[in-house]
Amino acid sequence: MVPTIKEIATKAKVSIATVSRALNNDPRVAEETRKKILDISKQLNYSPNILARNFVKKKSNIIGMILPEISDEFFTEVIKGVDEVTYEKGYYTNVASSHKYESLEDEIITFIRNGLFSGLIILLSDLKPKLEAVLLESHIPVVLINSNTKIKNFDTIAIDNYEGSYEMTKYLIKRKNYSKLCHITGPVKNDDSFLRKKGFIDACEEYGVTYSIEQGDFTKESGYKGCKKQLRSKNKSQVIFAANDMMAIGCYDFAKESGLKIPDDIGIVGFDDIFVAQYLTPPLTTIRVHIEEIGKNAADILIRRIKKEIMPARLSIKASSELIIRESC
Amino acid sequence: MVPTIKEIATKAKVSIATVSRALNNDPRVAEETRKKILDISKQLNYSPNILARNFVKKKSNIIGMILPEISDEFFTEVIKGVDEVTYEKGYYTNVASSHKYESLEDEIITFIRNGLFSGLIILLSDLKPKLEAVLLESHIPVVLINSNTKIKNFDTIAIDNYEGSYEMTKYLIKRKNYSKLCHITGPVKNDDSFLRKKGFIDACEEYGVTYSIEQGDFTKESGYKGCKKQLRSKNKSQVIFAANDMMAIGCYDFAKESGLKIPDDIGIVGFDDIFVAQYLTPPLTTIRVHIEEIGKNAADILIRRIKKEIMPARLSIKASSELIIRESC
DNA sequence: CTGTTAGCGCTTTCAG
DNA sequence: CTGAAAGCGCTAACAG
Repeated sequence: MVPTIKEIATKAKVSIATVSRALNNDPRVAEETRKKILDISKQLNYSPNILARNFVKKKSNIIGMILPEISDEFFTEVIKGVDEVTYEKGYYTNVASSHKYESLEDEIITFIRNGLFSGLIILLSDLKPKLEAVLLESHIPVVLINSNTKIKNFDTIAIDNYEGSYEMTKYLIKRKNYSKLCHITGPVKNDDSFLRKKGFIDACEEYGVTYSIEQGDFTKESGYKGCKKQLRSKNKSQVIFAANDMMAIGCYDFAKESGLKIPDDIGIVGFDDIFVAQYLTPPLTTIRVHIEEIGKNAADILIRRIKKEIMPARLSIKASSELIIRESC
Repeated sequence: MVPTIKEIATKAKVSIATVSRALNNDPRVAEETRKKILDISKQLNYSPNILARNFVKKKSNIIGMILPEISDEFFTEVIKGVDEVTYEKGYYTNVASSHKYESLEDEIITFIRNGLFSGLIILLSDLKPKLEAVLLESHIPVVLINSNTKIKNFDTIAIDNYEGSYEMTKYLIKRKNYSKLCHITGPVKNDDSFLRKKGFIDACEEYGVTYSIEQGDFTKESGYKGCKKQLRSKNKSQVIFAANDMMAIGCYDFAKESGLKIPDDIGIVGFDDIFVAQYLTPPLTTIRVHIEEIGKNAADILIRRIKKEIMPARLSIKASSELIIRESC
């Protein structure tokens, strides 16, 4: 039989209220009483019934985390970061992918209505008005992992997309002396894509070089296609900056297939620094994002919101990125 | 104000018990009454308070998943598999890494005592007696993702280690005509390592070839060292079978460094088929394990245990593996 | 088929 | 500082 505060109360000859107070570090309990209660509960090997506590407090110690359907190493890292801080602070981390059979909005509605989560961390490629409305209505703390600077109503943790992309482009132009560059973008309606593209374009225009844009969607295949299209056009670029490493891999595939040497015939760079990047031949020059930071920050902010700590109305944090120079350009 | 069954009861002019029954599909409710209740609850936009329900039922709809501290793509896949089936069945998936500051046993004890989880999926490299005792004592359903065939008290989902390793070794000997092979093992006290090693040895002995063993620990560095040691010994092998791809990468590193051509000077194969395997130069021959199956099976079995469905006392399922032939041997 | 009632374990007024 | 008591929303006997 699992011990309850009632038993402790009996043994300690006090009321359950006092036990509850002692256990919750309520200051208005005599030191002596507290000590006795703590002793007994230790002796009884007591641990509070979280289910009961959550119920009466009308809130859980569980944080929900909603990931996009696709899985990749990015998410493991984020989860790890989140888990590390939640665990430390006595919260649990619940993960769910957005599932194919439901729209993200519906799924999140289900989540919220269930009342199981006291806060939500959502990885989002873009925030649609409907979802925003749902979230706002819910009145539970939400942290978004997303890079759109226009988000006004939520705390956001973002990747340093623009800066990273700008840095990379500048590096290609100033250090590597490329004057004809091409950028293969991520999907339309994706805030990361948008900013990476913008960083690229701004740098190109600032330094007055020729550039072109191919539309991609973050998949390897789209990288392959973009590369193909670009290299067969009459205005061939000297270097391709893919908006993520996966598309850069697609470019490698095409280059290899057409007997083009990297970086001599064509330079290729990416963004993300996924694990495989360093093992490509040649190793890929790319931008590394400090992912675990993202998870940690998200969890930290969320928990502080849950605890209603005093803090600015809306936080917007950027995880730093770093140029990783290897041999692909 | 969030509606409760009480409100529904008032509006429907029935008791809360009837509402509860109707909502829980209890057959002893008149069709007409049920319809009325369902209508009203829809109209009120009612959704049950999970916290209350869990509390009164003394069990949650949450499954805990405990992962090793290290993170890699394996886990994302497993999580995905688990989440897919739990979500479908109305359960939530809680993930936690084993945290550095606590022993795995203590952490699991905390988890269990909290009473938040109605079942546990644990990824384990080996099952220590202390942990086994803790788990047994808890009386909550547990599914282990581990390959030790000697585990008697829990359902287990395993990787097809022995068979995969045996297959690979046989392939090296019979198809590739290697007669001097080397195996770099994973860590001692790791059930996967043990079985992979055993599969290798058994095949070598069965076909009467010369073989040697180097001790590794699944890290890239240990693969590098093992390869170095092996290739500098007087009894050089013709091919190295690393117990995982990461160590195979270490071997590649050493081979490249010493100017050895793969596969002409030395063959190298791995186990796991991690994403990068296909992008190594040359692409790595390895064993692919169907990871998502593992997660799905684990969740499926666990939920059936939670629901106390009738099923065999102890299930032991193996995820299948598959030889992926590329160009590294 | 439906209603009444007890109670889950805990927190939190309200009194004292 | 401590106790009594109410009540969170729901389920599950039990009675009818």
